[in-house]
Amino acid sequence: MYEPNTLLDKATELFWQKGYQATSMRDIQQALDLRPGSLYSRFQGKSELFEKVIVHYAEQILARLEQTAQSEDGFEATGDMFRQELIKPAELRYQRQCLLLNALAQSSKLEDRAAQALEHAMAKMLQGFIGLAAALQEKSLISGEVAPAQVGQWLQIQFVGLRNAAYFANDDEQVMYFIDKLIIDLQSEWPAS
Amino acid sequence: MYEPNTLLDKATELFWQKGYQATSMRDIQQALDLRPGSLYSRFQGKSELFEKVIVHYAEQILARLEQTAQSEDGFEATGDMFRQELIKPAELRYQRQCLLLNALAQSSKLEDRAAQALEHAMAKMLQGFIGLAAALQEKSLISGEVAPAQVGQWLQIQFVGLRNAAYFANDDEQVMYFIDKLIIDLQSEWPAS
DNA sequence: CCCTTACTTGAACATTTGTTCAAATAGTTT
DNA sequence: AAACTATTTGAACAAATGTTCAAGTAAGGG
Repeated sequence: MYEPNTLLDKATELFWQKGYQATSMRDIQQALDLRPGSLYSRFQGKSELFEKVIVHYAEQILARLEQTAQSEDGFEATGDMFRQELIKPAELRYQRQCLLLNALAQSSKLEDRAAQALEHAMAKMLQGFIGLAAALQEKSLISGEVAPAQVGQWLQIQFVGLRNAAYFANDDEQVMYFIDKLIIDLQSEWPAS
Repeated sequence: MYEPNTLLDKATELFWQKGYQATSMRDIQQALDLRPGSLYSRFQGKSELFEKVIVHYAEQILARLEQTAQSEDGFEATGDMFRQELIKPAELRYQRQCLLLNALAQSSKLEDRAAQALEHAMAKMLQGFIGLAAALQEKSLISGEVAPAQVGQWLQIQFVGLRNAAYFANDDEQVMYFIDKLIIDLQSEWPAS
């Protein structure tokens, strides 16, 4: 009998790599050397398992965002966070993508409960970015005239866009260049809303 | 017998709405009131159909990018292009996402031929953005010291990020705000590569 | 009117998938 | 060791999906 976390970690890895639909219960069973019943004795079904995976994944992202917000050197920490999240060795290439966004692309096949968890996780992630934006303003690093919600959403836009770029990037320097640009633009002018 | 374009347009719509895997051949047959054989007499299978859809879709995006690049007023045209692509009424919400990116999230289930078409389409799209960047530099609207490839890729990053934001946005003004920010940042400082 | 060609039909097949369940096994308590 | 509970096993089911194909229908030329 596996530790619950081992099981969830492996499931997360598979869903992350291949997406929700493309990952079959048999894939998970095989990866963990489990028989169907053993899996279904711990989770009601694929939907619930995926829901748990989403929550687990979102918690990790959120923790990293909060940790970044609490850091001393705001820009440095923000840049580091982006770099840590986006620069991965080739064998972990799949982690440059976002499990939540991948899931979103297949949300039409998600059952209600998983779809709801996904929406909730996305909202949580946005809250994390808004918290980071507020922290940067607190330190007077960026203009206080813009609503933190705006800056936070902008950060998330950059995050999403960069994930796709990182997925296709050949070398790390390309990605780091755009992270530098991001830090500059954080400090550049913000339109009047 | 349907016009080939009617058929491809409807298939595009379905794939765009629901993604590759979630769209079954039966869905397409039903939407066009066709029987299996009729569909298979025009396309070898789902893979080839999707390949045609991808090429068709990429051509449209590329055409819009090239048209934008040729426009007189560079920034205005660029902003308009983003607005046209991202601001859609609720019933066309699915068009705020990118068919290519959706497909990418499920690429593990794509057959070689479709995966190759997808990769090719993505590269084409990037070329379109780079062309737009070069055109903006030609008009001396942005710094000529940065390689067009960098600016082009940056534009694509913004495009991808904004698509996701637009998909979740409640009102159009939110999206337009970030497009304004984008135009500002185009003109702000670029890091030394 | 017939013959040939092209297209359509609708049933069927093979495979994959999520899921269930009675029987067997392992683990724990008395 | 026996009795009881919890977990695992492996076969099986039902539904969905991509695809095929022989038979039927329509179209057009001679």
